[in-house]
Amino acid sequence: MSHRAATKVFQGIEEEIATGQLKDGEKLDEASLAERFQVSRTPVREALLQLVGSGLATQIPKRGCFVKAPSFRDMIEMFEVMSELEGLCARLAARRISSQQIDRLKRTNQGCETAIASGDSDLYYDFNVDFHECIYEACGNSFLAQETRQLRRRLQSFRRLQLRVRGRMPQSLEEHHAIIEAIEAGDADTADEVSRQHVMIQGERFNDLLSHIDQMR
Amino acid sequence: MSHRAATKVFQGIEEEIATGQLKDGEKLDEASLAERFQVSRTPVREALLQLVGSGLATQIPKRGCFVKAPSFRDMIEMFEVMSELEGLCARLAARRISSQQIDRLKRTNQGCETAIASGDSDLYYDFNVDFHECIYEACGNSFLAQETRQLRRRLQSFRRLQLRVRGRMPQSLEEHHAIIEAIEAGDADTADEVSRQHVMIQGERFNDLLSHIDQMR
DNA sequence: GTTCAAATTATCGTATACAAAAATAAGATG
DNA sequence: CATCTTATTTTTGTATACGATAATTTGAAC
Repeated sequence: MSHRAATKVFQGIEEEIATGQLKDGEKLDEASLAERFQVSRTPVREALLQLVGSGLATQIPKRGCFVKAPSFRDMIEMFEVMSELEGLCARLAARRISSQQIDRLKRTNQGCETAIASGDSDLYYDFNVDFHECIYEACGNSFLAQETRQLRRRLQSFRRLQLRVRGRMPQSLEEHHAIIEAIEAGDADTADEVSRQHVMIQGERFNDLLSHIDQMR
Repeated sequence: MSHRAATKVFQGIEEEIATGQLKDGEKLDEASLAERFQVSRTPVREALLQLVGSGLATQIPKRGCFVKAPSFRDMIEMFEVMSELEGLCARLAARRISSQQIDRLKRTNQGCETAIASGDSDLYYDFNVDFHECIYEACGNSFLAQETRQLRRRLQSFRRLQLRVRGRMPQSLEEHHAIIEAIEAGDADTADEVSRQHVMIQGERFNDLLSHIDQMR
């Protein structure tokens, strides 16, 4: 983690958008942000540029920056793409994974199991990230891996809530097993299909998700 | 197009990376870039941040920015993802396209035909972009559309060369017809498959492409 | 001659200053 | 009283200045 002022501002604003403190359409005033984060306008501007780059804000020339919090529709759209990317990762991993990578994948998923056993959803969350990271690395396409990681990160704060939904963790784990099985068997089609579902089931549970978001707003 | 100094620097560097003037690993020195583009370091730094954001440069803290020109492997990876996204666009478009959008798609492709008839590859290129833009808009997922557009833009300078490869334009047009047919018939699977091929055939012709790139370097 | 340490230099990251453009307010005219 | 014009103010975009940290060079000791 960087100690740069710019990254702190970026992550700070990102967090506030995710939690709903900063609402959609709200103006991101450079001066007041600089005041709030106790830095000058320079790092604030850098942070805003990065926000625009990652799609969390829009910039109108000579008018300023505005929060672009993802709408319900936006999130459905992102999940639709996410499931496709995740599916592609699994498909490619089924063809390209090494035996060491399979071992690591299994070990990571055992971490998920122990996390569930201890009822620690934060721990499960971390192992779950690792699990998918294993697949990204095994897909043999670092560009795809990076894109998928990025999108996952963008849906991250919402997914974290998602995993806490009752009964989701064991189900998620079952899906993991199916994914591992398909990848190990080199069954690309099944790996793709199951991974797609794994993401989309979360997408279909949007009502649960929305209630959480509404609470935050 | 913006008149900002920062965007001019960004596009300038982007172009120089695409053409190979700026080689992989080369240092992007803020001072000399500012000198070269006749601006101060501030807009140069903004441009570098955007370059890093779009993956064309890497930044090592307190060490500076370095060109990250896509390698042969990188481009294969990007094509692999591109074909998937393009396929998904077509798949969704087959389910969601409106009759007006179909008409526009056909008209645009007629533009492609006349461009070929007149042997104008630049004109064909523009109509080809429009053709795919029609599909992006018809897919009903603006996030997916944006991501696909972005990746297409990144492969753009290479694709432009690609289309000039002998015999590629008529073949590309044939594929367009197949795509239109599948989308109009609402045949999502075929639309997906054909679109995937449409991109991948270009990817498979990498030897032709590479010779062009080598000439530039 | 080699190696390690201190001083120097260069460059990055941030702060501040300034200029240009747009939004807002004020005033004049009908 | 409404509206258009003009002045003020705010804010963006760029330039410059400064401090901190890493790279480089110089010099001394072995």
